[in-house]
Amino acid sequence: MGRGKIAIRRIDNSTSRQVTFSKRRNGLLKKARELSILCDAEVGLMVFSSTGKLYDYASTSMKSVFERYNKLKEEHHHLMNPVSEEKFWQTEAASLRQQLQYLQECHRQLMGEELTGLGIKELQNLENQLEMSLKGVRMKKGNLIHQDNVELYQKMDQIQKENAELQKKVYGSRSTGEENAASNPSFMVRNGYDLHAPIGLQLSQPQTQYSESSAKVMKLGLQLH
Amino acid sequence: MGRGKIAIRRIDNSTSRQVTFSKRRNGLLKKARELSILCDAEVGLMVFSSTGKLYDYASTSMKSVFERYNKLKEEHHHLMNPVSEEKFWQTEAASLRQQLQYLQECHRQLMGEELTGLGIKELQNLENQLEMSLKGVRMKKGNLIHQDNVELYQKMDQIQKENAELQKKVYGSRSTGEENAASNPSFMVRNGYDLHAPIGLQLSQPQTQYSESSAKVMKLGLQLH
DNA sequence: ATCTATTAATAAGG
DNA sequence: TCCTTATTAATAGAT
Repeated sequence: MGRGKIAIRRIDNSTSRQVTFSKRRNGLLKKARELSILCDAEVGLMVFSSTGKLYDYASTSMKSVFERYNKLKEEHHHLMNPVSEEKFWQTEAASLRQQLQYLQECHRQLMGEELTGLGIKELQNLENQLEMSLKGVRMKKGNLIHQDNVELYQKMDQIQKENAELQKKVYGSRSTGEENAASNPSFMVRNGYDLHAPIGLQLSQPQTQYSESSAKVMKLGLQLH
Repeated sequence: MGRGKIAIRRIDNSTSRQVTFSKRRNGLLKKARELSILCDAEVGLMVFSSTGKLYDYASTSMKSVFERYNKLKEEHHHLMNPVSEEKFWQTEAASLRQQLQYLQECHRQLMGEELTGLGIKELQNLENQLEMSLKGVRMKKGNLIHQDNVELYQKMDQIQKENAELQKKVYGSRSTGEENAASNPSFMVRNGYDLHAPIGLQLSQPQTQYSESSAKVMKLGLQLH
């Protein structure tokens, strides 16, 4: 229900994820409100953004919804009891720590470290994944560089035009047409690069001379105590 | 959004109220689910029909949503309470959650996803790192395969020897020395492969035919909430 | 439940 | 965040 259809999975682009969150959150809250009014239902809705901000709606009060929910689920002792609060956070922390450890192991493997313990099949999978990643990264880099080039050439075009006009103004009729080229050799740069022709990018090929020499640059700055 | 527009107020007719409840409830649950997936949000939804039946959805668990909600809503309350233990675990969990998010982002990048937002320099670093990783993985794989081969040959040697002795026992002096080779063609395999010579591994070259076809094999089984 | 005309939501792009 | 618009999704009313 928009300019295009989207698949229901995590939106990669953080900006559009945020925008979509904002829109859909409002839609959801509205529909929750409407349902409770139209159909005489008691509704409670809590939404936490990925940044931790809370958005909620309750047709009566969240407390009332909680209690009704707990009564049905017969878990209210465990949920609201302040004594078990600490326990909850302990297990929460433990769970998070476990996830972290697992992710760290994956991360190390993707960084080419800690390969001991992997079998040949796992190594092959890892290799395949790394190749895929590399392909994606190179594609992206190629697009970026090309985009940069296009913009640079456009800017150069513009500056060149401005300069030409200025030359006209400054030198007026006594310009011979040679001064321009002589005083601005950089204008000679464009040798056959056509801005508007389709460009066959070759950038998704391996560039060994780069990778060999600066392989240790990336650190990703991980500091997980 | 139907054959006609309806005002948002309690539907008088009990039958259509019920029907509408059923339709809109499903819609609401679906949208809650979609929001949590699309936008990486933690969502909890509880709906009680007018007859008291419960319908609920929680992206993580209702318990987790409850706890998080209560934490945010009762922050002031906690400032007054001497519950430093609980507070400790809360901040611990928050810190862990933050680290997890950061690591997840790194992980996605290493998997070649979520590349939007990276500059050329960052992409170059990522590419270099991936190439390093790849090199390490291929080296390791090569070593493993070689090691396997060595062990296989050793085992084969041993079996061959055993077999020879058995042959001697079974056939005694009437052995002609030809039966062995005839009944065990696998013993002919060793054609010039020297166990102790250094081996020039060719395994660090790209193997495109693999990566193209089985690139989605590696999942690493990440299931972070 | 199923159908479908209509309205509502929302994706993409300022 | 808010606006606009093209498109898809939800659903009201009927069967």
